[in-house]
Amino acid sequence: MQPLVDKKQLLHDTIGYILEEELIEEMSKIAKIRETVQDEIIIHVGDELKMIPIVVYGSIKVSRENPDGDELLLYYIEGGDTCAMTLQCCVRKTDSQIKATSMEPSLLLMFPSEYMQLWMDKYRSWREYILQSYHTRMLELMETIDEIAFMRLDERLIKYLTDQAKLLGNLELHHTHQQIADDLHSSRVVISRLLKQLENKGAIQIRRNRIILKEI
DNA sequence: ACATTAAGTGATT
DNA sequence: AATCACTTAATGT
Repeated sequence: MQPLVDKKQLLHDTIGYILEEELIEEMSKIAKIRETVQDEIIIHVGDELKMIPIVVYGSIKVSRENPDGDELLLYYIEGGDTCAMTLQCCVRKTDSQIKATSMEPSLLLMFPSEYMQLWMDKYRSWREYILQSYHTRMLELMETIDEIAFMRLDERLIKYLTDQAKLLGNLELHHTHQQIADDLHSSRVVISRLLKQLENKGAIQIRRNRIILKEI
């Protein structure tokens, strides 16, 4: 039994401002609901994507991953957004180049990938939505490239912490040093030392599995 | 009480 | 800034 969720209402609330009524109507009929728990991996590298996801609420992090398990966080996806990489995969029928992880309990609406093309032809608002999505993702990618190229690790760490806090709406982060090291593609020891410095400066407090920011 | 996992530290490159 | 090798601390069984 499908849970009592008004998909049409959800669509209205998340992307209703940009999509036309007719499309919302069509989408609400075929949408599948997917709920994720914290740290659930939604997409693995190499997965063949058969569904386009749109995030209703929660937050998803998208990272690059090589076969050795080395990682690098690329950008986040929040409510109302979709994943640009997914869109590409759906059209070209290629495997996923990225990994998507749920950062908190989240709700996604899933649409079979064949609708991607169909709606492209049929709805002007869908084209705009997709283009806009690509654009913001592109900007975010450039931002992270800047960070990697020009910022020192301690600055990146501070940005990472505040970004996470903002995204999760909580000054307390439940991350291990290892997880942070993975996201920033650094090593646990280095992160531990930098965090220690921040704690000495009074910017944060460190507990096991927990980092408490003083302010954003 | 013991095992496991997270975090801290000094030395080396 | 990364890695090694080890210690110490917190937590689960």
